[in-house]
Amino acid sequence: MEEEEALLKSHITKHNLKATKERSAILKAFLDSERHVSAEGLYRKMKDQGSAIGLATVYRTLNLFCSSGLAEQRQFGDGQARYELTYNVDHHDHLICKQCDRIIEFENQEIEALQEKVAKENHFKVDSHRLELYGICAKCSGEPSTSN
Amino acid sequence: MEEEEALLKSHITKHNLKATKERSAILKAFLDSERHVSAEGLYRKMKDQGSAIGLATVYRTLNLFCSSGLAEQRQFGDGQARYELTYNVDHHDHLICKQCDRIIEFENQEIEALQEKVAKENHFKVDSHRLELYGICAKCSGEPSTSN
DNA sequence: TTTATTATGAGATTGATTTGCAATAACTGT
DNA sequence: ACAGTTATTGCAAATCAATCTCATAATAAA
Repeated sequence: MEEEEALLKSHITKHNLKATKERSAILKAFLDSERHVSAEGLYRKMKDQGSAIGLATVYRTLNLFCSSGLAEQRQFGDGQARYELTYNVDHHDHLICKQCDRIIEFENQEIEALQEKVAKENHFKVDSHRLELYGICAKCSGEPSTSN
Repeated sequence: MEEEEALLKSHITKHNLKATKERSAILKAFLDSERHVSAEGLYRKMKDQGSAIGLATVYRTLNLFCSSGLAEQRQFGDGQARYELTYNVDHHDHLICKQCDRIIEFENQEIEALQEKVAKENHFKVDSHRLELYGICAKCSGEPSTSN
């Protein structure tokens, strides 16, 4: 929380933006919500808690978080962007359950390395990537559940 | 072309749908266009060639292609769905140039295998996946061009 | 606090895709 | 080929997520 606040603040001052109560309220709510929140979802949550902040501001602020390096926007298949805290969080990819919408994160260095190799073979400079596996999670397929 | 027509026809009869001239015209145009066409793009192309088929029909028909297993819809970052022929086409992933929008396809069995392994570790049944690497292609970065 | 500037809320707007509906065209059985 | 049934089409209107507009409010700096 402290660190995230500091990062945002530094981005704000560096770009001659302004620190507002809305921004810190949204940051607080964002840090406090599930990973992979949608703008609408965050908006709803805050509204339910009595906030009067508008949806447009939530969108603007989540975009601000992305430009400041605090968060990243992700598109899973449903046409609604999700925002995920990425500051101080290791890179990871996602398993997405089509049945319960659960999102499971995983890291795999071997895959990352192979991606780099493919890129290199194509003389391609990778800035970012996305790897998502869609299917049915352990819980939904009735298997004895694992770590999740 | 023959095969694709047959597949579509079989899907159509199986589901009590109707074979129309619009559908075959769209199939023809689809097979004849760049891989990764958008609905709008296909519509424009056909219109330019004198077709009077409406955009809604193009959308409906591309969706039909997807349900019949002929094509798949893909979402790259730009908010516009692309449709790609996948019948009789080996699975592959994509390198997407942010500068020129070029889309380069690649296959990598090792990555596929590792994905399966990750899924297995999570007791997750994968139906489909997407792997996209975003960045700058060889041409755009001024490197001596390769295969593409 | 005065000034200059950015932020906000509400609602309008955009862009992609879908849908409702009346008119049209395809299959079925005859 | 014909009629009846049902799916399809084109158009315009409706959606849905996300962005923008603009007047008002709040922040930063002097």
